[in-house]
Amino acid sequence: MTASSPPGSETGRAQPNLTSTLTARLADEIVAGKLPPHTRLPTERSLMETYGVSRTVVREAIAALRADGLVETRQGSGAYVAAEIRNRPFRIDPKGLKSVKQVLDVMELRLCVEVEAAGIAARQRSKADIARMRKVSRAMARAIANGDPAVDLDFELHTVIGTTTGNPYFSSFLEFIGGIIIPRRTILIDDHEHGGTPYLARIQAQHEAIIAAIAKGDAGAARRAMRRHLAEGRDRYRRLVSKDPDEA
Amino acid sequence: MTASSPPGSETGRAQPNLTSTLTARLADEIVAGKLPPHTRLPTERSLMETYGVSRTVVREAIAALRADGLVETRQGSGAYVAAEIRNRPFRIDPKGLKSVKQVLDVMELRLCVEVEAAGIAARQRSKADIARMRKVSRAMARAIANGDPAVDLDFELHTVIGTTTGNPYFSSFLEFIGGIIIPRRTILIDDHEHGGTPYLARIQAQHEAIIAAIAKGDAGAARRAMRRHLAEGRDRYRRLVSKDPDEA
DNA sequence: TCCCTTGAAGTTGTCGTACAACCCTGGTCG
DNA sequence: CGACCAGGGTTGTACGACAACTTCAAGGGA
Repeated sequence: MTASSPPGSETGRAQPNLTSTLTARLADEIVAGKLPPHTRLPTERSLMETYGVSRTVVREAIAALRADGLVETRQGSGAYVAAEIRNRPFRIDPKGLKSVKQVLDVMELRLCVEVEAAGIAARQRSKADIARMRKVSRAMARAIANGDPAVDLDFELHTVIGTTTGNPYFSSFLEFIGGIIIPRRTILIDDHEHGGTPYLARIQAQHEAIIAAIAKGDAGAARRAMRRHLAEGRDRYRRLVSKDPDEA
Repeated sequence: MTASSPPGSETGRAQPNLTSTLTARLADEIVAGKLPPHTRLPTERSLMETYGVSRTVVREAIAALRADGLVETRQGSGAYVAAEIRNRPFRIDPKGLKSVKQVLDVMELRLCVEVEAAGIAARQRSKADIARMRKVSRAMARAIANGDPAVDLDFELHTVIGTTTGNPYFSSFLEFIGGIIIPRRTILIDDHEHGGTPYLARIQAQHEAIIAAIAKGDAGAARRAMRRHLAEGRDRYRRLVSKDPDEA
């Protein structure tokens, strides 16, 4: 079995091993519908022969697919494509975002959830939540004054807002999607033509406006403030990359 | 490691095997922060001894964690907690929704994305998109007239709306979360006290209103129609289960 | 003829062994 | 001090063996 797929390029990772490669190939076939739900996968022996690998590799690949929710195994019977591959987790591969449109599309998805989260947070907030937001915001202000882009603190602030909703699905989703998008704002800050530092100051002012609206319990204002914040970042990103199409 | 869990109640699934059990245990430790990013997991030999299993089981569990994005392995060095466990997929286990609040929380997340998707769909729609929506809606009307709850067609309609956005992340997310929530509306239909058939007719009318707004290119109307539709379903669910707390 | 039981063959689950390929660290030499 | 090497450790792959389970066909009994 030749590993012909591009390497993961993950830090510290030489190249995909046989198990990862087989996992990906089988997953592709399942997702592509070549193996519809309920159908039985080839037996381990058959997969061994087809792909020229040992049973160890086959079993590890099946274990990975099982963990991914794509297959279910029955001892003595076989491995079956899961009845509900709809239950497969929602995934965005940050390294897979190759085009500007893709990044903007993810931003758009994030935007609607963040906006709603801000509104819910305004209704649900406690004093402790607001204190936490303000603490992070102060730390951000200090970091920015020291020339630090404060990406991690930005992420943390959005995470606190998510937690403030009291809805764990909002918070975990925002953490998930924020982890993908927020680090990309470094290119907005590195934009020397328009100056990154004033933009950081704008981000900070926008964060403060969001926090103030949430503290006030004004859901509408919180939503508007969040939408302004994220829409501006998105538009800025769009403008920037339309001048430099290589950056995505 | 003794498998002491009760015999399989899942369809076709005996019970968790040692691999799945170990995978879950290690994943819990990683997610709980007991093993922070970059730290090295115990060696295979150590895990074998700690958990009393063979190396095969350990390796299969590590393969599963690797597929899940939680760990990275380096041959000759060890398995390490992934630098970015933020890249872990977003997951909701439908079987894990045990309480009313949990279901309502997922509904709330779905609502904001569906509302935004309707607005985007109104801006992006093509004639083919609208034709597809109408075709599904007609099929739904026929199914409902035949006494069929038309859950799959409901799901399909929402999937088409997601596709109409032209944003693959909206469509895959809506497919993901719709797969969790839409099947649960069967309890709304099975509610004999208030009559399920009139509710199905309401759903159908609401679908038609959404489609009409999208067809007209009126993003605001599409959003309002979608919000009405989903908010009503959520409120109905909340009322229903507050009378029967066992149903979640 | 139909239904139930039994046994054989097939399949997954686990364990153990062996060797390859790689990594890390400490010691030695230039 | 830096480069190189050897030894020990660790993951990757392959193989063999047996347990536990499933499936299906054949045979026997009602």
